[in-house]
Amino acid sequence: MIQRKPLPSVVKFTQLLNAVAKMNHFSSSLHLFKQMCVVGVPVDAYSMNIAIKCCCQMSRTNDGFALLGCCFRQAVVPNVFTFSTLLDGLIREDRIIEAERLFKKLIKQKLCEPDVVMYSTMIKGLCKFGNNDIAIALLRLMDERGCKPNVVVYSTIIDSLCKDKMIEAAFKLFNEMVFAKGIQPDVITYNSLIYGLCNLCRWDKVSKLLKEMEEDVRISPNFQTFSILVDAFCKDGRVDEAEAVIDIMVERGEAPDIVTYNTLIDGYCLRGEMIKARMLFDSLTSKGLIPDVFSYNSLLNGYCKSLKIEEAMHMFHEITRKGLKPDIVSYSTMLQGLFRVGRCGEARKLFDEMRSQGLTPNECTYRIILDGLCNNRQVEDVLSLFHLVGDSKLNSDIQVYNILIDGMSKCGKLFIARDLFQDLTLKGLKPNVRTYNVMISGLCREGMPEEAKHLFRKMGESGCPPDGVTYNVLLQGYFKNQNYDDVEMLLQEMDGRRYSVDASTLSMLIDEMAAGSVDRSMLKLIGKLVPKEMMDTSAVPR
DNA sequence: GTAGGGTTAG
Repeated sequence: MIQRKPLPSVVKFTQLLNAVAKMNHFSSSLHLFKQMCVVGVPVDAYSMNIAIKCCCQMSRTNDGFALLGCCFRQAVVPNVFTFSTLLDGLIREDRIIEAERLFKKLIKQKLCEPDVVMYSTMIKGLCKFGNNDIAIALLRLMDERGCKPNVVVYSTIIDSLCKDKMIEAAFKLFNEMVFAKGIQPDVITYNSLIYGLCNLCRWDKVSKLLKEMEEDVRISPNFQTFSILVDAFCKDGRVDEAEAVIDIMVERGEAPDIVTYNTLIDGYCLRGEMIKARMLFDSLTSKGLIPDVFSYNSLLNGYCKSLKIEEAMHMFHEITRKGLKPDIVSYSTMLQGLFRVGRCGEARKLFDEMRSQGLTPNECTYRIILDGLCNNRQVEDVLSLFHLVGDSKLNSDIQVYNILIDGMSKCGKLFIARDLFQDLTLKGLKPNVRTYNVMISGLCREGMPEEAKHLFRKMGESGCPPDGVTYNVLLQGYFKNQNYDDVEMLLQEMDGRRYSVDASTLSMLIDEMAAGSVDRSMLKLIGKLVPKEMMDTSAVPR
C-alpha cells in the first residue's frame, strides 16, 4: 500500500489498522500507524484513535497520551472517542484518580461532551474501585444531563453489585432498568446476575432466571452462561450438576473447551472422586481436546490428597512424556503429596529437580515445604530454612507464621512458637484468627489453659474476634487440662454467637459425659450446640 | 466507507 502512487486513502489504511488491532496484534497495528506517518499518509482522528487504543490495550496509556500530543501538532482534533479510549486506558491501569481528573477536566473545559460510552467507561472505573454508590450517582447525573443510560451502563453496575454480593441492590437496578426505563436486558446482564446468584448458592433463583432467559426469544444462554454454571456447581461440590450442564452445552453446539472440562475434572478431584476424574481426563482426546498442565495439576492434587502417591507420580512423569512442562504448581503439589506420606527425602530430590528446571519456588511452595517439614518433625530444617529466607517478602506473610507456630507447638517447641507470635508484630504483621487459634491450641496442648484464656479474651480487643474454631479449640483445651470451671460459660458464649461444636469436640464431650466430668445441667445447652447434620442418624444402621 | 464501553475460567 505504501508503495502505491498515489497513496491509498487514509480510510483504506485505517481499515487495515483496525483489522490488525481487532486480532489483538496491537504492536503491529501501532507499527503500521507509525509507517503511515512516515510515508506521509494524512492521518485523521479515526486512525489516531485506533493507534491510541492500541497503546491503551498494551497498558501503555502514557504512550496514548503522547499520541494525543501528536494530534494537536498535526491539527487532528481529538473527539469523544479519543478521550473515552484514554479514559479506559487509565482505568485498565488502575489509575482511577487520573481517570476522574481527566473526566472532570473534559467536562469543565468543554473539551468534549461525554456520551453514553464515556459515562459507562467512567462508571466501570468507579465500580472497579468499589465505588458502586458513586457509580449509581453518576448514572443519575448522566440521565439528568440528557444522556440516556443504556443496557451497557446498567449492566456494568449490576455486574459490580453482583460481584460484591449485593444481589438485592443488583435486582433493584435490574427492575428499574426493565420496568421503569423500558431497557431490555441482554445475555450479558443475565450472565452477571446468574454469576452473582451462583456465588451465593441461590440455586432456585438461578434456575428461575434461566427459565426467564429461555422464555425470552431474544436472549438465549451462551457459552459464558454455561461456563459460569459449570464453575459454580463445581465450587459448591455439585459436580454431577456441572456435568449435566456440560451435556447441555454439547447438545446445543456450545462446545465446551479444555478449560470447562478442567473445571469439572478439578471438581471431581477435590471431592476425591478420582475414578470419575480420571475417566473424564482419559476421554478428552476422543473429544478432540488435548489435556494441558492444568488438567494434570488437578489430577496430581486429587491423587495426592487421596494418598495415591504412586499414581500421582506416574501422572507427573506423564506430563513430560506428553511434551508438556510441569510448572511450579505441578511441583508444589507433588511436594505436598510426598511430605504428606512422609517421604521427605524424595521431596528434597524433587525440589532440587524443580530448581534445575529453572522454576523458582513461590509463596505457596514455600508454605508447603515449611508445613511438610513441620509435620515430619524436621524442626531444625524448618528453622534453618526460615532463617535462611530471612526478612524477605516470603517471610512477611502471616500464613507462614501460622504454619510455624502450629508446627513448633506440635513438635513440643512451644517456647519457639511463643517467640514467633511475639516477633510477627515487630515485623508489622497482624495475627489473624488462625494465628490465635494455633497459638491457643498450642498453649492448651502444653498445659497452659490460663494463658490460652488470656489470649482468647484479648482477641476481641485486637480487632480479631474468635471464630467457631477458636471456641472448639479452647473447649477441648479446658477439658484436656481439667479446667471444668470455665466450660459452662464458654458453652453459653458459643450458643450466644451461634457457633456449634465440631465432630471432634462432640466426641470428646461424649467421653467426658461418660466419665462424669460434665454436669448434667449442661446437657440441654450442649444439645443446642450440636449441628443438625451431626444429629442425622439416617446413615447409622440400627 | 473507518474509531470508544458491560459477562465466565485455572
